[in-house]
Amino acid sequence: MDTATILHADLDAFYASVEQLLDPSLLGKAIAVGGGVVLAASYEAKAFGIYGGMPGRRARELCPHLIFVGGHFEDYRRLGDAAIDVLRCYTPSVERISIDEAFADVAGCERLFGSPRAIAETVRARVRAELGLPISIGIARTKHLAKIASQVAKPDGLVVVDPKAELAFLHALPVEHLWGVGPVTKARLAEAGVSTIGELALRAPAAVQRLLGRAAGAKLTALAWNRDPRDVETRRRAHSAGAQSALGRRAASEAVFLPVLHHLADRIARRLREKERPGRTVTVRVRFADMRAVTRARTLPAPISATTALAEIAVELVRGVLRDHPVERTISLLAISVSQLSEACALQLELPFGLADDGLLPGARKGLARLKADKALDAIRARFGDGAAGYARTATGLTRAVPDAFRSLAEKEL
DNA sequence: TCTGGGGTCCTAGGACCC
DNA sequence: TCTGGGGTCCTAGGACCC
Repeated sequence: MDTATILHADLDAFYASVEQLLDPSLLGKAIAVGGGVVLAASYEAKAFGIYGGMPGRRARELCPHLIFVGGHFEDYRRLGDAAIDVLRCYTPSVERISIDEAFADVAGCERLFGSPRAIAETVRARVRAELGLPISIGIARTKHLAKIASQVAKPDGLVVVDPKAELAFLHALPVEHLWGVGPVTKARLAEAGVSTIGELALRAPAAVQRLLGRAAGAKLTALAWNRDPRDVETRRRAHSAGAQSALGRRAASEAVFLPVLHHLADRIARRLREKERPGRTVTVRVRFADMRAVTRARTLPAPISATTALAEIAVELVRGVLRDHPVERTISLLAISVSQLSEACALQLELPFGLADDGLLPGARKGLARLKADKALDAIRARFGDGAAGYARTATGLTRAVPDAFRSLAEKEL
């Protein structure tokens, strides 16, 4: 029998815990990070039904004494990194999932540091003592089960799943504990009379696949029997980079979407240039007032990372969406995403393919000139701050719901 | 009273090639 | 008159995760 060596470590109510650490008068109180929208809530606030993404107004209704705090974004990054670094003291096999969460495989570390349970206890004690933060850890033979165990361990706990008792542990839990079961799948399973993982495991795999689709069905059957083949991966790179902006309700006019698209394109293209990872496919998403969303994509013959080139393509795609939906006069969100990112390469030919591409050689020259201009701008902003320079259009007053500093916390490494 | 932002993966249909 | 089969790429939409 294998032993349980996979840890899943997850900082509890991370942003809210950091705020309570920085200002101890907030300890024990219902607090929310954010304002217009709740970005994170303390456990005391969660008890009132408050969760991330909830409109601030609604949160105030649910909990009149809720305290809103502005985010200390640099501290989130610093403390999140520090907590992961504690894990890395005990094994190099660490897979970071987000700012506040990571898997670690401690197989082969027993001689040096003790059993997986002992390592986890040490990590929890050190994160508490050195950083002042609560962190929950689950330990199991597979990533999936370790992740479930850490959720069960919360808040501020440790759960070890004995390899001999895996299915007893797993099958008693409701299906929504499975990775990949959200509201829709949960409802579909409920209609079929399945509400626990044990009930799911007993269904014929073919029936589950008919219900949920081939891949999702096969995956859930495997997970219900704790067949999770994934290893801890220390280096995962992003496959896409995007940005979006919720607009409330705005007219579907060029005056509205041109500056927004330029700002989004600028945010994305800067990241692509920074990591030398231009992308070939540009996808745009337009959400209308009724929350219905439409996407349009275009794949280019060569990858791009110039702000202007990306913005021009996004503008053409959005114009196409609005042409196809002439009845829609109000938009509530715009998004751009770039995928098919190339591996880092020294030389890129930036071709500004417009929808009507006119001539390769002049186009390539124009693209290179744009890339050079962008890189000069990047250098200025790196030295003097983001406000120092930028495209005039991106500078036009946009009040955004979520500060850029917070957005960057969610970015994956490219 | 409307519902943030950054990602991943899957499906289904069509185009195109061999 | 009828019309294979597999593989790959692309687009649009949807579910899900943190």
